[in-house]
Amino acid sequence: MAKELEKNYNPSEIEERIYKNWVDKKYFHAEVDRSKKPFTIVMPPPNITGQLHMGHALDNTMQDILIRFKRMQGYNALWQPGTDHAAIATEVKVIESLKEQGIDKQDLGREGFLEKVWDWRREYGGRIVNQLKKMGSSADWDRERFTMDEGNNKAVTEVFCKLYDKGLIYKGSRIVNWCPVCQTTISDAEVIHEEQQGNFWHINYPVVGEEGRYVEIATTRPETLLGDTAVAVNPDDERYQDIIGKMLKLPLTDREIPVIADAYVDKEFGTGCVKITPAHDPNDFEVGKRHNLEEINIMNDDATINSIGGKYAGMDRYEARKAMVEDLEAQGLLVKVVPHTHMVGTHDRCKTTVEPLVKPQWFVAMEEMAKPAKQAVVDGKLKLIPERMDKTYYNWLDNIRDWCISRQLWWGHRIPAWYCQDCGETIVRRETPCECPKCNSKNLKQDEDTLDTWFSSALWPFSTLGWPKKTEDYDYFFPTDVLVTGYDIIFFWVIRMVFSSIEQTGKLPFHTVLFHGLVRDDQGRKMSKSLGNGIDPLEVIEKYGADALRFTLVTGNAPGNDMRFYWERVEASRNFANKIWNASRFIMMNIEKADIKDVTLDKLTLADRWILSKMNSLVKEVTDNMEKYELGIAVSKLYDFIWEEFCDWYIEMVKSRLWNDEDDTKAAALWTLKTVLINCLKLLHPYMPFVTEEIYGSLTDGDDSYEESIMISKWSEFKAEYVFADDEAAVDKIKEAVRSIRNIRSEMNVAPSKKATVYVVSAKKEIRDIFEVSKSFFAMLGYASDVIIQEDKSGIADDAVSVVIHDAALYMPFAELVDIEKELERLNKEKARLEGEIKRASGMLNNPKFVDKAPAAKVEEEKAKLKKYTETLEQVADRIAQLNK
RNA sequence: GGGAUCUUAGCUCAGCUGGGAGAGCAUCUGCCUUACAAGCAGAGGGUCACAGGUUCGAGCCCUGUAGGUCCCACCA
Repeated sequence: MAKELEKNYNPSEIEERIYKNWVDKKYFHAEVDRSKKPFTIVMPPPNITGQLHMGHALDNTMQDILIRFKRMQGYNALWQPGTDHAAIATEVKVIESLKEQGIDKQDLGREGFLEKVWDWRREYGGRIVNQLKKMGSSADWDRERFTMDEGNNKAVTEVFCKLYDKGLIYKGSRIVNWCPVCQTTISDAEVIHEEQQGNFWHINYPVVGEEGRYVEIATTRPETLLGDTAVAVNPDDERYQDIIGKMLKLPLTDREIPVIADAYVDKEFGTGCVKITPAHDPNDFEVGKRHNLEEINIMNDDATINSIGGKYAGMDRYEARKAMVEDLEAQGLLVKVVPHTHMVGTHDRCKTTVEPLVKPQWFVAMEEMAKPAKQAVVDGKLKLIPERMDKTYYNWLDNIRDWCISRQLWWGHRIPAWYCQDCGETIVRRETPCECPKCNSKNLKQDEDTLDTWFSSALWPFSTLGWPKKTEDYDYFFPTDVLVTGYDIIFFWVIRMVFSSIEQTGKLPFHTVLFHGLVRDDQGRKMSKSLGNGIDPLEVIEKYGADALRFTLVTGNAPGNDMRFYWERVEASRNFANKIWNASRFIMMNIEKADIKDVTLDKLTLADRWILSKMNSLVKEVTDNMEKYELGIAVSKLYDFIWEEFCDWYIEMVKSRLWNDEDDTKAAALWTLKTVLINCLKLLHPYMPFVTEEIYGSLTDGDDSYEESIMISKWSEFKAEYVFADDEAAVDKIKEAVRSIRNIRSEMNVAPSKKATVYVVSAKKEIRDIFEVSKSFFAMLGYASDVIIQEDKSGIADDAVSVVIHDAALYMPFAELVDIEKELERLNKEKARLEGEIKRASGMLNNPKFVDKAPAAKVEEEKAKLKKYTETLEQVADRIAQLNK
């Protein structure tokens, strides 16, 4: 006995109960099972500082759809979840909260501070996970991991040591991106280039020993002058041949610097003379290396000028700039100031202008590892969806630079390197060394730095499965299958996982990457805290339900494309959930009254076979689309089928049978309703898990032949015995007739309550037969009081309203309503339309090139159309002649 | 500077390998028809940015133009 459902679908009452049941029943949990094929997705670990936003919502919905789909298909589906320690974000967050309590990070010391961070993590780190659960995410929470748990720490140390031993990790003094606010280095990927309004300051550097002669340089950063160790010109620049090798007096200092020649300088740009500041500019650094120039660091870590700066020491970099420009002007060395917009590197987290500095840091050598990572995509072993991401991927790898992985933070994986305080030896070890292997000194000190967050994330697909241990999980679930993520972290994360996995495991971490875009606001702007235009997914869930949110996020958008978020769209999604809810309610209300156990396919009527056959094609199409990751296409097909074919047509078709207890096809109708509904629920379940589960539960309550939950039920499959092509065509004919009647009644403003006798006239017996067996529902849908089917139009009043469809004409005696003029006008319009079609089709068929070159099926198709239009036109012409009499 | 991408109905977007232009929302007209007014039935609305080309056939492929968006990049 099925349970009663409420009139409107109310998600909030249902979602929590259902989710809890899934968790209690351990449906999300996957264990190694060699009898089944695994299907694995690793969840991009959200930051522990994070709050659920639309990006997470989209990302997780797509993953959940895939994992539920595969699970139902019989795979041993594992969705591996976890969180990321988010080094900078978390450290900054905790520092701020400590500040509010009047506590300073430095005062706590490293150990004390880390304790506070762990406290914070224990308190807030699970928040995002709970929010993900509200989405309906079927991740295996029993396996939840953290990038800084014991296993991941082991993996990080292992990888660091292996790469170091291979020479792929090295420590070097190189120019790095320094964030003066966060007080740490950051990688190139973390630098965002932003257009800023600035100036070109043209400054004269006096030539030593040649009174009155100057070299004019142009710079966007005059304060770096303090670190200049040369001025460079192009070796082929005729203007400056004679001063190459001469010395210049560096303004505002008492230093002298040489003029050097380097091909890096562009003769055409600016004055053709470039000041070289090796310690504060990446290009100058390279030039400096080539010419053995001294690197003079002029800044402290907070971007104030250091003691080198003399009177400017202690000033902030911009303060110093202002002061120095004034001084240069006073000395008459400032030639001019030209406004100039240029790209400035900023830190992606705090937006501070990055300062290039020379610092001893740890790097990963990228050149070797980039090659196989690129090759994987070239060879098609790693598939990126959409395909256009390939170029972005190649471009990054082709121009890759070494990855700066050390961070001057405390929260993170501490670098497993120790320095001998006596002999200076560097020791990189998996375990803390007891003594220096070189001098046996016990006076060792560990490197203070930690690793870039992305260093551990790069190992996520295999570290979460037990690597470097050869665990059963790793052996069975790895490599994973699909990675779902936003295109915005292709460099940060995707590529790094790929090369790390190849290097460490010899395998690709996954075979497919499915990219999605950004969720924007209704005006196409990025959702951001500062704009305050973000929509909280939790609020959407509360108001419309998780299913509506999920449906909204995956409908009507293609992989990798950004989308706009509208409340109206959520509402439409909610309406769809309600539509299914009510269709189910209707079926359940009726199904209680009959026993459908004995229904077999031979008992079905034309309409039943029609919808069953349509559903069967839908199963195939939806499955195919989902296999190809075309989630949006699959779900829109489901939407159309459920709403239009099933609800608007089929349910309406069977009502007359359900309401007539004498009808011996009633059971067949109920069987079909239930069969189609259950199959639709299954296909829809990955998208709308809650409403489908709730209905499935009610519908199959007490029936042991069904699984106890839709999420562990078997995915619908295409069945050859459900194919009824002729019946599909037959019902389509009836639909065409119904639509014509409705159309004409609407045009003539005939009230729905005013029923009419409908005469169906067709010379073809098979057409008459179709209408004969469809009489009951055809009458209902076509507002007919009676349906009379006959071979010719004898006995039908001449002034009846008529409509012509292919192979049949329909007449309705609405004598008092018929306006012959209008009727003729309408028929002539139809005639013109048909003539146009005939012209088009015959035009194609008369074109020998078309007949010759187009595929045979296409030609046949056009021939059939031409025949149909010609026949219909004859009927229309007859009718016109009749009215003109 | 390099690359990607977009331009389709009033709005937001689909349109899979080229074979008679679609959806949702909005608009208009009828309906409280016993699952659903969060609904039903019907209607209007598009030279698929522009210009060429390939093809029997182009929204889809190629070239160019215009405008928008994004990514990458060390021109001081």
